[in-house]
Amino acid sequence: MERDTFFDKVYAVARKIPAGRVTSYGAIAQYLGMKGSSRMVGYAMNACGTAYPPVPAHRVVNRNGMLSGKHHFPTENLMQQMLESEGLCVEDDKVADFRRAFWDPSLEMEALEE
DNA sequence: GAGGTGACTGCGA
DNA sequence: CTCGCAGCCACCT
Repeated sequence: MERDTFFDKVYAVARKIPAGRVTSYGAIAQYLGMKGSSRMVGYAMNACGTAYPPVPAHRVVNRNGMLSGKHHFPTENLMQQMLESEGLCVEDDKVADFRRAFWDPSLEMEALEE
């Protein structure tokens, strides 16, 4: 159910992440104006299973591009599997070319024009 | 009403 | 260079 909670805001942004791209918790937090509270983004992702439609949490990684949340998936290899399915390269539990595949919400949102 | 938690980040040594 | 600590704020019990 859509609540006006911070969670849904994170979900909204996470769902906007295009396939083959990844973003960081801090990027979403910053987009929401909570750069200092990147934890909340991760915390929101923790409840992604309670949100509907489901959120592509596998596209959200930490600042280093490491699959920090892979441990929270049904299966640890699932997150990597998903990213690879998106056309990304994952090595050592982190996104290769993360810098290239990085997707900044505040940046792309601006490109989408308001 | 109050306390605890948490899938992060940045800075200091 | 790597390791450790403190801050942050909303949701849940």
